[in-house]
Amino acid sequence: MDESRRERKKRQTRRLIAETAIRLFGERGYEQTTVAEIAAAADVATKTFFNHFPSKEDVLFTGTRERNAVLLAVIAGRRPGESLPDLLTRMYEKLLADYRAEGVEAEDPELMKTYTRLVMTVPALRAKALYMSFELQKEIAETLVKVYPDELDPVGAAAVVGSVIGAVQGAALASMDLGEPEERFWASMRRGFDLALRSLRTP
Amino acid sequence: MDESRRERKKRQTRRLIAETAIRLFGERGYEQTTVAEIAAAADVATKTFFNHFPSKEDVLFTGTRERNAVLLAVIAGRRPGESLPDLLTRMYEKLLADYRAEGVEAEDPELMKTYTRLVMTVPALRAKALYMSFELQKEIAETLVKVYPDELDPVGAAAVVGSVIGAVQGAALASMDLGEPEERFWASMRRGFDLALRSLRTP
DNA sequence: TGCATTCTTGCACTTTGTGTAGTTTCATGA
DNA sequence: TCATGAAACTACACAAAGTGCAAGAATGCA
Repeated sequence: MDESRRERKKRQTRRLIAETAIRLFGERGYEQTTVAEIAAAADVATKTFFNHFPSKEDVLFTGTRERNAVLLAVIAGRRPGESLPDLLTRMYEKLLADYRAEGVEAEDPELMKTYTRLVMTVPALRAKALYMSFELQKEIAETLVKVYPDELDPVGAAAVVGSVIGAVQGAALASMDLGEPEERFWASMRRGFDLALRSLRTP
Repeated sequence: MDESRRERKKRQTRRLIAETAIRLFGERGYEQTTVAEIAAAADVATKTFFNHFPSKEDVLFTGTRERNAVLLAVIAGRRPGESLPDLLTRMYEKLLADYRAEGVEAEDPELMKTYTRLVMTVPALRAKALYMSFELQKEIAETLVKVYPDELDPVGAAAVVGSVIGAVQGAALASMDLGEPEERFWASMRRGFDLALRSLRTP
């Protein structure tokens, strides 16, 4: 057995709390929902919530570290002779693929949509998401320096990564605000990505 | 009299609270300092703190709205025939000029340094700063669309702005982390800006 | 079964932030 | 100069987030 009963149960409560939280946030709004209410709805003690998640916000950002690790692995796994734009493109494709896959394998796709809406609209969650995105940027930049030691210095790498992620984020949010349908949304993100990459392809 | 005594006193207490806060944050750390302690040190009631600032974080982001308004005014005041890169460059120069001026005219330059260090290092403050930066990006993008109606659409504008600000932020933070001296720091920021702008100059 | 580990729970406590009502201070007009 | 209203400050009660600790319940293992 490669997962003990104890570990399984812990993971189950954790998941139960997270899903209950998203559901309640979706129904009543983030600020209007208290941790005590979430815990009650999931039938656990309030303290149990904080045993699993360091803060109320964190219940919405559970898998982030693992997802980031995947992206960093793409960078670290630069193929021999692979150019910087090509590597970044491969990372971007990986990001998209993972996001779509997650939407498919999710038990309740409705929760995914609620989740996205929450992170886009609630200020506290937006701030947290931006913070984590920025931390990821720093890690990506550091890895890039390791992988392109002759071509990139820390400042240059940080500028490149900031430019690319900034453009993608900006385009994505603008598309969201316009209420573009899903296909247009992906196209808009791609536009942002391509725009930022132009400055790398024409040195 | 173009400022009543009442307004003057209000501004004074507000300023006193803000400076006391930065000083205490610098001495004991942000999380280790309670609002009650700040209020006591400034000799006002705890509630008075929250009358002036909606949250503990906000005491460090007082002038932001005014500064943002200045940048937006630069965009809105596009000169006839001025190209997008030129306008963005003018906005960037304005940003630098204001930042340096503020450092000079500040009563206590030591507080400025403490302030910068706090915003760069404390997660809660970084997140807030990033959030506000992102809100500013959206406003800049909207203004750009108004000013370049034939050349920019909402998504394209957001991508451009995100790319530029992302690159500058990334370069600035990397420079900070490297502990570069002040002159190198400005040069690094400029590198980020120029990098992002290359994609606009070569269509 | 017995024992150690780990997860959960309950409880007391601090801190941030809100609502409200009362007090002081200031501006203004008779 | 004094009365009056508005604005700022204060005091107090309260809700919610989050922490620390000790006790209880479930699990793993011998």
